[in-house]
Amino acid sequence: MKSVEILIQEFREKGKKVTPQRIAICKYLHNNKSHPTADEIYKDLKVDYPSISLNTIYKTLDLLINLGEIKKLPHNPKKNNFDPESVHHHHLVCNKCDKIMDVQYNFSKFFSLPKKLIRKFKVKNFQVAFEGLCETCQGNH
Amino acid sequence: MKSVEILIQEFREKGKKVTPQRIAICKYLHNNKSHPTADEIYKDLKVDYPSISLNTIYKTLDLLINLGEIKKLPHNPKKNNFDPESVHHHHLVCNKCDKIMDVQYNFSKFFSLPKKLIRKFKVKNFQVAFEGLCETCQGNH
DNA sequence: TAACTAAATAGTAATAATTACTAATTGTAT
DNA sequence: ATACAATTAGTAATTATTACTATTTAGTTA
Repeated sequence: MKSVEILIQEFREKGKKVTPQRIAICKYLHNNKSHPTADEIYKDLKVDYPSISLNTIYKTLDLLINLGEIKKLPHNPKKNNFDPESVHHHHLVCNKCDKIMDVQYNFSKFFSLPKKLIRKFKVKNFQVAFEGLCETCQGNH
Repeated sequence: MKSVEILIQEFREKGKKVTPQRIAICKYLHNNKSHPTADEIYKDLKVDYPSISLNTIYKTLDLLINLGEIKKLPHNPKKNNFDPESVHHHHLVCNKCDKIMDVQYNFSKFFSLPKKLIRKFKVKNFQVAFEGLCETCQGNH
């Protein structure tokens, strides 16, 4: 995700207000590799910003999704994780602890979809999710 | 997913009871390519089986997951779709109508992880999700 | 076949993530 | 400094899923 300074500019350009809540959320997400849930962001920001509302978190995340700055990850069937990494990438998903890790690796050069498929379905992008066990969960059993 | 007859055998072998509800759900899922949600299964079965409970649907889906017969698909961030296709495959996900379609194509040649990563994360399998627009949604706009 | 027992079911209640609603507040343009 | 529209906080509503429990039932045994 872009830096807070640049995001502030983008907010202004799009006629979106620059509020302390939005700045706090952007700061929190910038360079964040942890794929936090809305509630995790809420709890963490509440420490320094006790009046912040969970609703504001969701609204701001929606705004950032619309600006193309973050993505909603579906890998956890119970709740959504949010991913502020702007470079296109893929994920490792631990089946035991639900941790999600990034894979910065460009697979796209090496394969192409069957042509008959491309004709029917307009592919915008693709996401590879490797499922398995993370390092810590391999040890714990 | 296996045929109802074979599943009945498996239930018996594992000490699970063979109930009319379970048979109905298995019949419904066998050869079903629609990736239904729990609620869709419930509503459809209620027509011929008015007393069936949503709870039973969830319990039976859990049982089938534990037997390795179906999978819970996370692509829709609001609810889970269930996939009874036993051959390993991948998905097309329409960003507009959330429809999920199967891709029977072996990508394993193309998607192998860097070695240093494999050492840390034990990959069980991988799932490619192609996002974009389905045939009908390409027309509607 | 009848009786027994543990598992399964239906129905309802509880939980948890997300969204909707609204009065009060606050950026921002004038 | 003022005014207005967007944003916020707080609460309520919604929705998918899970938990709980009395009742029923499949499968086993006599």
